[in-house]
Amino acid sequence: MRLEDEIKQVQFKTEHHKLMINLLYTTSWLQRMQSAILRPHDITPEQYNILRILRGSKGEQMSLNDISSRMIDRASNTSRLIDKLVLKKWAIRKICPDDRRQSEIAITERGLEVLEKLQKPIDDITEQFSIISVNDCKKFNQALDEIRNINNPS
Amino acid sequence: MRLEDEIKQVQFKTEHHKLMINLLYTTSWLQRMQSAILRPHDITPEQYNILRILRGSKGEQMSLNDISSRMIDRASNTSRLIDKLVLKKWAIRKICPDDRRQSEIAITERGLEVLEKLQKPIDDITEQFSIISVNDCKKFNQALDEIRNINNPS
DNA sequence: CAACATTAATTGTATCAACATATATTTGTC
DNA sequence: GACAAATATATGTTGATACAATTAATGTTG
Repeated sequence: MRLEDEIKQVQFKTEHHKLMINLLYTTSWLQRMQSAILRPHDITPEQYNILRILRGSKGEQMSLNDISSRMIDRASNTSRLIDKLVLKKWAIRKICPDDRRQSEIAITERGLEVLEKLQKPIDDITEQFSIISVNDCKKFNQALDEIRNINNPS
Repeated sequence: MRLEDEIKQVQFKTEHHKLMINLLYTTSWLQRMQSAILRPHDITPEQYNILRILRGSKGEQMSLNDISSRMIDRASNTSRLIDKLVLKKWAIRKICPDDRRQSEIAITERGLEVLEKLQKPIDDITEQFSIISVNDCKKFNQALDEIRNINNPS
């Protein structure tokens, strides 16, 4: 459905304005899709994101800082998110011997299994994007990268 | 900065996958921008969104349901958001005489003033989108509308 | 018209997040 | 090496959010 119909807006001032609202709206929709898939598995989108980051490190230990800097939503409380993962035995955390301020966090076998199980349904969401041509995709990606560039807030 | 650098991802599986992550990431960034502008005025993005919806109704009373269906983030607790607006005297709520289950909500003079004051800084954010050509904007909007179409979750 | 279903909005509760602050450790400098 | 600055993480607190359950009013139907 057109955004205009979804939020019952007669029309937008400009295409640019519509695009901004469309980003907010579509992403909110996307997050709901994700949440709905993840919820039965007792994992939130951000926890899932962290698990993928941990898997991406290929066995390398990661500090909390390493993880934060890779997260999609800028993380204000990564610490407590990791707590949750550790509690569910999907990750382990130990103090780094070289620098005892840091912690070393790694994904567990069970964590990997959870990711494995979720791969397919999550990939299905990405599938929805395949209606866009690769060329347009590139264009959009570049546009988004540029928009964020202009002036980054604190 | 390229998304790859921002979240320190070496590369994405596909452009489509990158686009999905880019939407989530850029929108999160956009929301932070908005929040930062609105916070000093003691208003949250969703409250702002509701005020604009109320203004958009041009004096027509709106029910809580009317408002919900126009919101960007699907609203689970519009009721309490309206509470906040009423408390700040930016909106008034009264019971609809025709159907006493409904309430009639309208923006106040003071609410309009707040919107007026925020117009400029919020427009400045939209400005950032003007680096995209109108044509690409249209294409982009259409793509987003289509993505949401495929299958809407509950 | 009584009983049940539906609709509109509100409230309870538990979880989550943001922001500021605190704690612990390490680094740099005189 | 003592002391201040910087760094890494954790925690306290307050406010927001989701989901479910509730209340109140209206519709429907036998």
